[in-house]
Amino acid sequence: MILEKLIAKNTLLAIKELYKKNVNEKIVNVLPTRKDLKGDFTIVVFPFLRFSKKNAFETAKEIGGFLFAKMEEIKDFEVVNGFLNLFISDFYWISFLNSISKNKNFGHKKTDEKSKAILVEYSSPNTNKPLHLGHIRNNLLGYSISQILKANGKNVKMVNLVNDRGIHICKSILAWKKFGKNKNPKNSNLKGDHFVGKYYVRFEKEYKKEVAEMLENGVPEKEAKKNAKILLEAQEILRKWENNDKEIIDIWREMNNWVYKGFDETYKKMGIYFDKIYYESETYLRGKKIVLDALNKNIFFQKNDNSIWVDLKKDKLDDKILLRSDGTSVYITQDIGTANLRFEDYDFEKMIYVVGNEQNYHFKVLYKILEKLNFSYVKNLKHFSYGMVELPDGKMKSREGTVVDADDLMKEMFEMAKNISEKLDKLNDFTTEEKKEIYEITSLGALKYFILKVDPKKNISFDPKESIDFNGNTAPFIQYTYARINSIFRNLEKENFSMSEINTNLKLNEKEKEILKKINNYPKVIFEAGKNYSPALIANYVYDIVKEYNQFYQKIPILKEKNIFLKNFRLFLSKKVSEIIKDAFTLLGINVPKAM
RNA sequence: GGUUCCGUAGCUCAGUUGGAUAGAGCAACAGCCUUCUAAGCUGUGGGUCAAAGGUUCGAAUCCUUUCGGAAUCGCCA
Repeated sequence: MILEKLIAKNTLLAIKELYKKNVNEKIVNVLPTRKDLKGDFTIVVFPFLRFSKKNAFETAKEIGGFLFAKMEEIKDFEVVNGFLNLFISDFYWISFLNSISKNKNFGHKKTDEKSKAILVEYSSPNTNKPLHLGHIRNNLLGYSISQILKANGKNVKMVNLVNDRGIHICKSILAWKKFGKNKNPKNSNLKGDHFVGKYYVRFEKEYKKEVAEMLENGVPEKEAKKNAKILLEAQEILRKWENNDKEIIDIWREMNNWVYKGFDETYKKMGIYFDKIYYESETYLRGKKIVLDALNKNIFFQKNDNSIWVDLKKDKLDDKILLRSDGTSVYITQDIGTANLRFEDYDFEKMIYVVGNEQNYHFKVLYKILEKLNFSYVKNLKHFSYGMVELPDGKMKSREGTVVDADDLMKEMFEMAKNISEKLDKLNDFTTEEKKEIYEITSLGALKYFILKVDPKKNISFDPKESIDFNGNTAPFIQYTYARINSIFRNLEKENFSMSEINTNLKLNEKEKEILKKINNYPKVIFEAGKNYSPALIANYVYDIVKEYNQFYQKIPILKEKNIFLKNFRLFLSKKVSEIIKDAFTLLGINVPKAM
């Protein structure tokens, strides 16, 4: 049992025996003791005073005495300002390390493959433009939260929903037809997604130009925006697409394939993948059918122009369009179909949508609609909503071209890592290939950690002029510690020293104890990260333990320790720390280098 | 205007279900490499936790109001 739980349980017992009261375990609060005070765990006794009918000092003393007598793990206690501080024996800590030293999955729960699936939908790119920093956050959060849920024993399936149809795609198609015929990624020497994105931006430019011209000729703004010729043409393409027009479908297929090739490259570089990929083009008809059926049952209503709507006024939301007046689908149409299809495919226990907070309203509406349609799985849908990535002058917008491109950013990070490493000049024993791999690991790690260490629901501000750090609370700092520990074990191989079971009669110093306390916390952190959908908790935890370890490393000899029992213990301690670094980073989707 | 989220050091962020004197990194300054990797370690300075009320033995944390910022309320996705 986890030590804090054991202490809490015995505290309840103390209250029962001393004050003859059965109380809820919630009022027992076992906290880590403040760092500037002596002790390992603190029990707050104020809530017990109404049972003990004594002052805080007396109560704490009595409970402390009870715990001390009852638990061999507790070697002493002290009462300060009404707080009961407990001292844990070195024997317990060493035994604890012994007990987990061979456990490679320390902190993880076993996954029950037979349990119902938890679906995590993430990435969900549009196929009309390349990925930017905002998508990076989505990809990292989605991947990481999936790993964290797996570590919590969940049967996770990662799915992607590719937004491969819709008016936005038609805009790229149109612009390419108008301005890019007989050009392709190959002869333009561009990555497929970048190539297609170029035409999307081109469309927006032309559209703006047309609107401006119309405004000059006295057309009201609203009308100009609605009736610009190029927009009408794009809408015509959408109708053709939904009517299976061969020419359009062929172009669409070709352009999407260019984009997929580009995305695959980016995904691969980022180290993420999916168990299954859904395409909107394969689910929107299902959504359309559901909408039309529901219209027949009067769950939805039709306006005079033939557009179909759902009335959400009773739910304090605005009416929402489900099919356009020309019969084509909107975004939410396919979302209805996709949810339905997925439930058929997986009979999931839960489905988590990793989607930015700009779509909070969309999901509220979606849930209401699915509720009206009587789909029982609605209550198992969860929108994991995360904050935006902001640039100094505001939000990133693909349309305006104000984005930090994912591929560019990863490349820049790589160059920086390379520069730093070459200056330090420590990798002379490694081949060019190995060095490249290390630069990849540290640069990608820095980027991923930079994003993941922030609480998901908060916005991130990113200034492209200020580069992402490689010192301090960063992945390279943590990876460096991993590499250092690795180096210790490489040096150990040259010695004639074999590690054996840890002697439990050692006297530990404060740093060693602090590290053990942190290790003791790891399972709880994994649990909390899963419960709160927060990779940030893992990131900040691993930073804490690494900081603690570095202080230890700086002050206390390991290989140079003369006492072989201490040396043996410190090696085990170091090994465990390196295992936790690696494991925690795996949960974040970050690799660790063998050296750096 | 309605709804949701956010506001902690100059900057970027931590701060567990309310616990003791609010913590890191960056930036600034001062130190530590004949000793296991200095992408490290040590120290100094830096705060009205947006503001005001309330609940509580105890509030950065919970409640109310106000101020500031963001998102959203599309026949975009």
